Amino acid sequence: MDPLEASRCCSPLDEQLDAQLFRALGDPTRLQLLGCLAKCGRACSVTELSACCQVDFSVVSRHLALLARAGVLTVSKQGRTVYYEVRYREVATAFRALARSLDQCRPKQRGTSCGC
Amino acid sequence: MDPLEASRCCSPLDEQLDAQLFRALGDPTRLQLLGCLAKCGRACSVTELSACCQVDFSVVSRHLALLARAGVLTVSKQGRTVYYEVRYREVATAFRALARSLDQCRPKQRGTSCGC
DNA sequence: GCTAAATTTGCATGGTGGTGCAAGTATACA
DNA sequence: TGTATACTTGCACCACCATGCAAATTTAGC
Repeated sequence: MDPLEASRCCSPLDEQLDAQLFRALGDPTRLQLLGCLAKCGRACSVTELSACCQVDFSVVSRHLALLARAGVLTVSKQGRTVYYEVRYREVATAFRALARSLDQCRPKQRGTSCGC
Repeated sequence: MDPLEASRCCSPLDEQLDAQLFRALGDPTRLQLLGCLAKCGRACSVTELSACCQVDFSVVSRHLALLARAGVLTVSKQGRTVYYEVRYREVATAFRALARSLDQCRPKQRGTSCGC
């Protein structure tokens, strides 16, 4: 199959290769925040999380909001405190689905690529 | 656990949250190329792949080289033609490992976060 | 060797994004 | 009502990057 034909060929990959998601994860500071938050295992406030980075508090606030928009984090507000938490299940599921789609595209012995 | 403590706490996540990888995947044109290549299921030349995008040929060449540097593609040269192919197994494995690490961080009923 | 094909690389440009500071907003508490 | 805390937003700045064009490089074929 030609790559041009393949490009016109629908696959779960088309939705799973989400530029917004990967773009959100493509910044070192945001990854640091995400790692911090993930390892923490609970919802954290912006103030708490800003202690993990060297960047300005406002920058942390923006990064967290961006990660939430990308679907990586959830937001919840209690009083004047804003809590962010990792969407463990959703993110893990998304990555597994992507891995699965890649596997299905992979040419096994004499497989016919993604079979679409 | 405090997020600051968590940040000092080692986890597979520290390596799996690879900014270079996500940054490489964070561009629409590169994702288009990757999807095209993945669905195609075989090694493709730069010329073939440039038919899938609207951008200039040289841009495609640069994008593919970048994806290869990030570990997403492999390169092989035959004569004057350069073939790129998706590292299906490696990429899928990386995503699954990341999903697994996230799951382990996730606070189950009374889990102790990532257990580190 | 010469020409053409396939790809890479240099260069300039425009746009986007990460950052810090300061001001603004929202909420709790006295 | 006033003040402090938690956070967001406007603004400016700088760096990086995606892009296109043109030149350079590599290699196949005559």
